[in-house]
Formats: sequence, C-alpha cells, structure tokens
Amino acid sequence: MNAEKNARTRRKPHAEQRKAALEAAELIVVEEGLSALTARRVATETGCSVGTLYNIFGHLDGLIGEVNLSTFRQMAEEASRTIRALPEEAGREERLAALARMYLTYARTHRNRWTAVFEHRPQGPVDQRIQNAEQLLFARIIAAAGIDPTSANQAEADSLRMLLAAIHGVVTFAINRTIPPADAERYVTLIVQAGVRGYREMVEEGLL
Amino acid sequence: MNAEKNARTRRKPHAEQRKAALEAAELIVVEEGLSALTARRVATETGCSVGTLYNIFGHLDGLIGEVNLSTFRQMAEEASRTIRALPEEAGREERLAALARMYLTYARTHRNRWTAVFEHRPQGPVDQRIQNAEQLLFARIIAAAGIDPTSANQAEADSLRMLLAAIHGVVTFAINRTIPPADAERYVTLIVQAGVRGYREMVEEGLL
DNA sequence: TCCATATTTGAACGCTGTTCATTTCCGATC
DNA sequence: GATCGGAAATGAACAGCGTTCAAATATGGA
Repeated sequence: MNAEKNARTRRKPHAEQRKAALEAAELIVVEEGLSALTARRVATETGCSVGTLYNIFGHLDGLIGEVNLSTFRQMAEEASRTIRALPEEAGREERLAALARMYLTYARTHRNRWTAVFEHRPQGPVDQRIQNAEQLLFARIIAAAGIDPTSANQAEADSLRMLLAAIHGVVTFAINRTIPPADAERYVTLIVQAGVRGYREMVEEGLL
Repeated sequence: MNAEKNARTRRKPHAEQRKAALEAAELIVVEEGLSALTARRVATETGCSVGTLYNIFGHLDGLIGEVNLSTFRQMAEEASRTIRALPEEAGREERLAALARMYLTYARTHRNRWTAVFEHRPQGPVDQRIQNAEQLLFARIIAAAGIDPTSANQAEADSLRMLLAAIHGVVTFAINRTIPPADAERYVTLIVQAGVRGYREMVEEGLL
C-alpha cells in the first residue's frame, strides 16, 4: 500500500537480471558486432524471456545505450591512464598526440565496441548519462591540453573540438579502409601536429 | 536456341523496371532516409513484385549500392563545378578550402543521401563501380590541389588523404551534432588552413 | 494461509530480407 | 495463326526482427 515503504522493503528489482543481460549484450557486441545483438539472443543467453528485457530496458535501444555507455567509460578510463603516463614536462602537442594515438589504438583493439557507438542511431533523444560520459571524456582532453574550460578564449576550445573531429575522421577511415597500422598512427600524430602548429601560426598572423 | 542471337534480339531485360526502381529508391532515401528503404515499399511504388526486384538487384544491398553510387557521382559533379568556378590564380589552400566547403554544403543540403553512404554497410565486397566513383572523386581533388598523381612524392598525396579524412570527421560532427552552419563552414576552412600550413611548416623543418 | 501486488512469461502482431515453385509472357519456329 | 520453349514476373512462404500484453507466476505482508 505504502509505496515508499514497498520501495524500501522490496529487494532491488531487476538487479541481477539487468547485470546478466548487460554482460551478455557486451559479449555479443564485442565478439560479433552490434548487428548480432538481438533481444531474443540476449534473453536466451541470460535465461530470461524477451518480455523481461523490455521490462528492464524499455526498448532495445536502452540496452544498446548501456553497452555504449560502458564503452565511453572505458575510453575515459584509457584517456586518464594515458594522461597519467605522460611526462610532467610534456607540451600540448605531445599530450594531444598521445591521446589521439590512444583513441586510434582503442578503436583498433575494441573495433566492434567502438564501431557500435557510431553505428547506433537511437530513435528517441540521447540518454543523458551518455551525454555526460561524452562530456567527461572531452573535459579530460581539454584539461590535458592545458586549456582552462572557463577561459574567455573560446576559440581555443573550439579549435580543439575541431581537432578531435578531425582525428575522429582519420580514425574512422583507418578503421574501415584498412590503412596499415603504422601509417594510421603516423597520420593521427601528424594531424595533431598540423592542427596545433597551424593554429599557432594563424594566431601569430592574427587570423584568429 | 542460339544464345548469342537471343541476347542480341531480345530487348534489354529489366531496363524500365530497373530505372523505375532506382528512381523510387532514391526518392525514398532523399525524403525519408535509408531506414525507410524497403524492398516491399519499392515494389509497391514501382508496381512490380519483390521477386522482380531481387531478379534485378540480387540483394537489397545492390539497390542501396546504386543509390549511393549516384550520390558519389553527384558529389563528383559538384566537385567539378566547384573547381571550375575557382579563379585561375587560386592557390592550393584556397582550392582545397573551396572543395571542403562544398563537401560540407553537399552533406547539409543532401543530408539523407550523404548519410546513407556511410550508414550502409554492405555484407559482401564493395561494388567495383562505387570504388571507381570514389577514386574518381579523389583524383579530381588531387588534381585540384595541384598534385601530380604519378609524383614520386607520395608524402604529399598521403597528407592530402589525411586532410580529407579530417574534413570528413568535421563534417560528420557538423551533421549530427548540429553545429551552427556558419561555425561549421569556418571550422572546415580552418582545418584546411591548419593542415596545409602545418604540413608546409613540417616540410620546412625537415620532419617529413 | 491467504491475498494483493510486483514480476515474469511467451504467444502473437506486424514488420523485415530473401527464396523459389508457379504462372505469365513473348520471340522464334513451323 | 498455332505452337513451343525459355526468359521474366509473381507472391505466398520462411525465418528472423522489435515490440506488446493478457495471462501465469512469484513474493512480501497480514
């Protein structure tokens, strides 16, 4: 009767089912790609019914969203690791280049995971938690580049945003056009160098 | 009996059906996006049966491939137009910037068409004609940048390839993160400038 | 023990791409 | 004009998809 009491008393619903479904879903995506992820398949592998999955996640998009969220978190974690491994005296170019190579490496070694993030086009609005994870990742990169996020110099943050988009493009092509690994890594590094230096030069010329 | 004679005599099979199906498919993609493209739908709208479509195109991938091929040709045509409109004395940076803006504009004004090209992941090997169309487009850009394709300086062609990948990344983000149009155009131009200038600087420093 | 409610279930719906036995068509031959 | 044979068109059928929801089940509280 008392909803509050029920909520307190009742053991957290869906907890184990949710966890099991997520693990199964991640395994499927990692091993066979997003297109292999199916409600019936996850249900079978977790030993529950499709109906239960829909009770938990609402739509399949919800389940896919969870997988992609965990991918974003993995990438944010990798980014932290990369930044920590950087020598104290590393400059902006070096720091960004390391992050760019990390992004490329992540995409290559977690190909299906990484691909799933961009293959998935959710019908409804994007989950707030995914947007948060995305922003967190970006914030870490901003910080690693030595840019004050509250800085009045918005142009600096903008140019970094472009640089990330550019790197994403190169990684995308590297992933599905099978550029040789060594080349791709060199390319990504070059893009960072060209971007940072081109930006610096343009600032010096008063173009920005 | 005589196959050769039959082939000569018989009116070209599937000709009108093929044309009608293609037109219907393009209209659907343009107006509602790739996900609305359905074998039954095309069949209904062209007044034939699904079976006939499969006789003509083999798989739905074949039909989608045709739509994307025509998109590539449109882009190649736009590229030619852009290059022709360029002043004779325009330098590499200006020429590439114009092409990059054209790419962005095309993606924005033919959003569904452009998106379909990258949403579609064919099962089998990519159609040779699409690869040709892609190469033609790239060749035109190479030429517009004033690079001799047979040049021994492979580094120059490579750096251009990277630049295109980078621009593609920026356009991708511009398309589905809704960056304001004016900003996106500026970004793309900046990427070209940064890329060309960064490359030049690196050559001067002997890094390349 | 019994009840009310929360949870799980899986058959069913409408959709998809794809197949293929059948029918329909049409040019060549008599 | 009739007949024939192979090419072309057909659409019901199949397996699979995401999704729904009435019915079955499980469970905490009295």
